Amino acid sequence: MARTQGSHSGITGPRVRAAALQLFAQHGYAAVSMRQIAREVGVQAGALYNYTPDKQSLLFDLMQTHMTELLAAREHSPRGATPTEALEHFTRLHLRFHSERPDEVFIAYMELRNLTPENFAKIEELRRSYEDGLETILRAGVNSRDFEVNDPKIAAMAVIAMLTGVNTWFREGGRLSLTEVEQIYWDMVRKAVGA
Amino acid sequence: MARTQGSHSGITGPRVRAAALQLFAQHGYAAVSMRQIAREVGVQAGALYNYTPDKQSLLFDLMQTHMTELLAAREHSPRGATPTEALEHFTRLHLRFHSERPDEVFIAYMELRNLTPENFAKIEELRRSYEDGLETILRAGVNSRDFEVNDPKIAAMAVIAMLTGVNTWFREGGRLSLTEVEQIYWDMVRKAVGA
DNA sequence: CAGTTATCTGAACATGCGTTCGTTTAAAAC
DNA sequence: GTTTTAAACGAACGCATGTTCAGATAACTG
Repeated sequence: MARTQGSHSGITGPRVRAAALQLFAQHGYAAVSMRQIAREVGVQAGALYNYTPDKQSLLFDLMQTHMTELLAAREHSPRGATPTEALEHFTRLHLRFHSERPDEVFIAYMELRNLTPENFAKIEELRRSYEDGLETILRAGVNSRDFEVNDPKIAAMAVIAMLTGVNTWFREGGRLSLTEVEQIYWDMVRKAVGA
Repeated sequence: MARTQGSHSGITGPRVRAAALQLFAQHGYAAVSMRQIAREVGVQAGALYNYTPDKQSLLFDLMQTHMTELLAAREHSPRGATPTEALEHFTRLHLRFHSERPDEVFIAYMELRNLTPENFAKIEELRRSYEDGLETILRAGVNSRDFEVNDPKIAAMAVIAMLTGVNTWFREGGRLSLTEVEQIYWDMVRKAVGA
């Protein structure tokens, strides 16, 4: 099913990114070769360089796109009238967004060390921005006495770590539905911050 | 300072494991070559094969040792008279043990996919055994009405994910001492399970 | 239908990989 | 002080790596 020369598919670009995403998530960036990605797409290795300047950019683009979409999803999601409501929205959005993108999440957490220092700094800034969003909600809740949180910065990290951990075991069609998982985790998060 | 031929150091074996640990944690298993490990030890690549049959065994040994020591630490730690006490011991032990071994923890969570299927199965069994320990505590607490937990298995995963997340930011000598971190996290865990 | 252009091939490049092995060395054993 | 032996060297193995590029091809343009 090898693609023939000269064919203007117009969809090879997305297919390259999709193949890289899946392979990086499964085997790790360093363990995946450009030839493997090319084989998955049905093309020779050289053809990949019509769509990415190099392997590093392929990784960076995947991570940047993921983080940007995460932040965009936050902006387009309801704010919540109270800190408790805002925290519930954050929790549910995080679970939903991450469960829909297991490969992206895996890469975003596992492949940071394979970014060049410059690329790493850019991704870290996006991540910090996301964490700050949660921290802001927690601080607001502490001020309004809705929450009982000792250290909002650490609580934000703890909550995100807990929520992201879902991706290590959750599979659509398993014992629990996403809705049930959301409820269970929102319960634990709410209690953990004393709301 | 290259080690000369024929020197019976008797300590090269541990040095090989230490170098592999540090390099695997920093760059990832797939990105580290046997020659890099050898250079770190001060030896030629071929000499490593006096201490490990191959690269894969090096990784597996590091992970197996880590998990075995974790389970051993659990066994030698106090049981706790009540479920709440048991959970507090678990929480504090986890934080203390993991904060002392950042490299081992990183590898144990990141390099699972680089294990052969047989080695992966062995490590997974050790991990499951650890998770089961926490799940047992949670079930006991639910039965005794000390805890309010919807789904003990998921709560166990959630708590472990939250606690292990500490390793992404905690550094000795930072803003908070380990003792303070323990207290903050025990607070959140206790509340999250409704104790 | 001819000309242009985007797309892909396939070979090549230098470099690095994990692993093996005959040889050399220096410490240990007697 | 000689023999033994564990430990390390250093070259070699076949193969894979990321990337480049001249040449071939097929779809689009006029």
